[in-house]
Amino acid sequence: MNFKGKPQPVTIPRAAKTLRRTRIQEEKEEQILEAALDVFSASGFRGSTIDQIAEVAGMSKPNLLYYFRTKEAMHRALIDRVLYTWLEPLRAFDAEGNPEEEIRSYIRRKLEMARDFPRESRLFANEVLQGAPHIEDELKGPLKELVDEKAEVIRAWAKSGKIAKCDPYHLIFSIWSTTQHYADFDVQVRAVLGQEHSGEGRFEDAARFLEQLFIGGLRPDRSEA
Amino acid sequence: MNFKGKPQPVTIPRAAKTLRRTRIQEEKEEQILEAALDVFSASGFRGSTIDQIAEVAGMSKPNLLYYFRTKEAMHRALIDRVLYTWLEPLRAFDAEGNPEEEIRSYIRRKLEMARDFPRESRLFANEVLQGAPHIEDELKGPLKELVDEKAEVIRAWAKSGKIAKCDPYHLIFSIWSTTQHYADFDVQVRAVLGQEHSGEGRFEDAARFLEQLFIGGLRPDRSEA
DNA sequence: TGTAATGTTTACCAATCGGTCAAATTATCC
DNA sequence: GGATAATTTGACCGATTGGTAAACATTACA
Repeated sequence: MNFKGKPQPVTIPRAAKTLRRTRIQEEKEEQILEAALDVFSASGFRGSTIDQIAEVAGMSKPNLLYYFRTKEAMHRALIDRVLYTWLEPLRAFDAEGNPEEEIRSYIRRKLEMARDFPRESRLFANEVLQGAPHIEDELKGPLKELVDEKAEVIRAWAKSGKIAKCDPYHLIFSIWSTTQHYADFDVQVRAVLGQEHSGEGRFEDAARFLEQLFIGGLRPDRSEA
Repeated sequence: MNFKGKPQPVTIPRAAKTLRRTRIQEEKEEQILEAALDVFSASGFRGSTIDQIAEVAGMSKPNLLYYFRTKEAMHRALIDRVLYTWLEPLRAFDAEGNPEEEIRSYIRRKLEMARDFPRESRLFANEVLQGAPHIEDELKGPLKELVDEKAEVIRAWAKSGKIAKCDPYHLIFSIWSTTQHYADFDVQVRAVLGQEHSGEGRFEDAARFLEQLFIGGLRPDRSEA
């Protein structure tokens, strides 16, 4: 897996002797991964069953296992596919841009992803929460490299006084956690806000608050110059 | 369950005809809940098995089921016990105190809990992440009430100009998410920081950054007065 | 249109799941 | 010390788990 090049499908059905993927293969694999995302994101790997996924996908269990040999293979394929798009916002973080504007739009993009792709967020949350047994290598390798790279950008901004001096890693963690919170802890957020504030407006409220928090919190210290 | 009074053990072993709890009961229940916390926090409810818990607890499965009739009962007891202490920091939030100092110490306390009780944090994270099927009532009732109360305090501080005008609910969410992140996403944090920064010092770094972020981000707007 | 490759289903498997039962063991208390 | 209650265990249950075998159906292509 890599974080910089585009992901490519690698699944080869068990019975397929040809190398070319048929139309049916594409459709069914799509259908299965869609269902798997539903189930894995809601119950985690261990808590999910092939039968559940098969039911959601609307096909028989053996049929599903024709396309993905094992439960692990399905999970693996799903993670591979989602990981690339999930890091898109961080990758877009531009060293040449205006720091305040870059941070603002990073927050906004992450928040949009939490709103539009909550299952993807929960898939990762479940995985990491349970010790990341299937993606540890990706975290320690490519993810760390990407974060290291962007942390260096932030550090440079701080050094040149464009933003306040701060630990870039913990800044990134904070943006991750605050934004993904709205996907991962959705039930709690809804419960606390109550019905009256649980509409889609809450994402606008969240965006406004988070921008205020981060832009304000990172404003260059006035006591130095 | 209540969030304001102290929790009290209510488990009654299936075979116990007396009302008094014996020494053995106390010890074994303690032992079981300790093991259950290990397992549930690592795999979520659906992903955990009674056999796993029994093994960790060092006793036979039927013996464990003698003290807790069902898997649900164990989970319930665990949640009940942990929920009270988990909200202690928010409860300590003092309307009469100095706003900046209250927020600072709230962050610090939450961060300390993430460091000292990561399993408890993950237990809730797993539960909420998977739709909070067992604690929905607690979230919508007592938790919401507690948060509502503290949100009002924050709103008053903002109104009187002691801190910047902001949405108090999203402020609380942000503190929750940023601090608990270090428990719930521990593997990821370690992976990204690398071995060199994954020691206990990272909690000091995190505390410093978060205080800077929140105190700076909530500083009363200088353009008003 | 025939046929070989691809796709689907039914029936099934051993292992594990949550949980029960009755018998055996241990602690408690008079 | 003996009766009685509390605790522990091994054997077991039906349901569900991940996964297989092989027969059957469909598709693609010459």
